[in-house]
Amino acid sequence: MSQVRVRFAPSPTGFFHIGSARTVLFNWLYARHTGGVFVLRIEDTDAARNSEEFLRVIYGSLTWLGLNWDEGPQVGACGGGDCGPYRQSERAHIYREYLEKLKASGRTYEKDGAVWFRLLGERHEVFDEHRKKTVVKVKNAPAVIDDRIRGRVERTEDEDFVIVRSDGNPVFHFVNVVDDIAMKITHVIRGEDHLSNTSKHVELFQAFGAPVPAYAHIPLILKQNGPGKMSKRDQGALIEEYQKRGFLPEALVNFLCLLGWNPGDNREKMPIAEIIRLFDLPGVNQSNARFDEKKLTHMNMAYLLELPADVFVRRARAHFAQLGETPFSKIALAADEKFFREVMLLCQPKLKGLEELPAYTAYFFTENFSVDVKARDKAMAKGDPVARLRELTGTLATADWSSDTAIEEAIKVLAAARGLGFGDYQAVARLALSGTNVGPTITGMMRVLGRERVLARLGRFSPG
RNA sequence: GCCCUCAUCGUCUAUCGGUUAGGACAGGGGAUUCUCAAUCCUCAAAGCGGGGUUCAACUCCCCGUGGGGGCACCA
Repeated sequence: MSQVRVRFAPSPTGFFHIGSARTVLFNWLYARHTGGVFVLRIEDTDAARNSEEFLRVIYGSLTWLGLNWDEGPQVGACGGGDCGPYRQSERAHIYREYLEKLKASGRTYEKDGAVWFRLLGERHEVFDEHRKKTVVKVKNAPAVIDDRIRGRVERTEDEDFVIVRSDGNPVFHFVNVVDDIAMKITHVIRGEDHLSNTSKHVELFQAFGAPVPAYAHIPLILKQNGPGKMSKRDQGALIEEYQKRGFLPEALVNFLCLLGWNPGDNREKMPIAEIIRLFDLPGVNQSNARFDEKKLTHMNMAYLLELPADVFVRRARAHFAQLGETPFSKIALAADEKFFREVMLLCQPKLKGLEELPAYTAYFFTENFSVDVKARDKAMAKGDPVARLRELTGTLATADWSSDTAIEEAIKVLAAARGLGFGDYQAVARLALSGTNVGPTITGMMRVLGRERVLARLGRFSPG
């Protein structure tokens, strides 16, 4: 068999969302699995609805997700190829040429100034309830699609359709097929929402005398809450949003792979190379899947946990940086580099996502942190916290500060001498040092803050 | 309304005629602990309904029902 060529063909008319991302992902996986070519084609024939901003979002999101294209618009190391240009707005001459071919075949006619494609078969009129008008249906020789995911799908009736608008611009069905022919696309992997377009496309391929590509219609992603498929307007639909919130792209990609596909055993978290090795079209599910951010978050945490220290610190810094001019990011980025690193590494094992970082680490970077009232009431309710604080100050003033365990030892000795436990000191110390009752290990927090700051905060703390 | 399509725990899924229907997320309980997480153990949780086919059906077929998609001179 000749080389597999697949394509992702977005139209830059809106932000890049989860559903599109998975469609690209499956195309990309299939190309990588088969050693084929992944083409990116921009379907921007509808000038009125396209925007350069959306185009940049598409490039940006693909790049972020690590889904590189072999042919297409030149962006960074991606793109190029012999079948260009890869933006439909620059391919008008090609569509004119193909239109002439089709006209010569006698399969077109003009009506109301537009060019229509004529279906072959027996025609009859029927009143269409949805459009509230009479339309002409054509019973064609059943257009059969041998779908790689769904098996045999056939449609017995269809309608003639416009291929060139009265303003001279070609329509989606036409350019989509022409480009697939011209770009030698072998496999069309797209959302199930295109399934009912497919018979039209098949007819067009045949009218051109071109080989019909293999089709694979993947199920749709349903919104988290409420009915229907996920759309750009839904909460949590945009890829950009996950990027901004600091999700790791490798976690999102892994999660998306599992929405409609699985390796056949019980593995879930797996390296992309392994997914590429195992991915194949017949393994894709046929039923729609509901997006579950909880599971994504879990996946994200798992990836976060295993990031090497240097990488984690770099990504944490990048996350603060992209937050822009927020108070959190400013003070964190202004901090000493070594200190920043220590804070981040201390917190790494506790996080579900980078998103939590600013609030979780704020007290490391400022003396002006807020005190959580509930946490304070809880910590101050038991025993004699003020006395504990005083004792702690005395002990820590001279304690061995060389490691977490050294500090822990010192506090344990103190506690034992008073007949108390480590916890009796931990709670109030945490409150005084961080203003809250959640955070990394208290001894690590002390070590990273440094003796001076710890003593100052303990001394300054008033239980009011 | 018409056409297409799908159907296992709340969610994502395994099972390709014979299983105590398995795993993961979320939820309950417990262990651990320095708070919160994480981790480990554990509990609860599913074959949409009705007909067939078969010695045997979650699995194959049909009909319902329910979900999803489509029905433009949008893509």
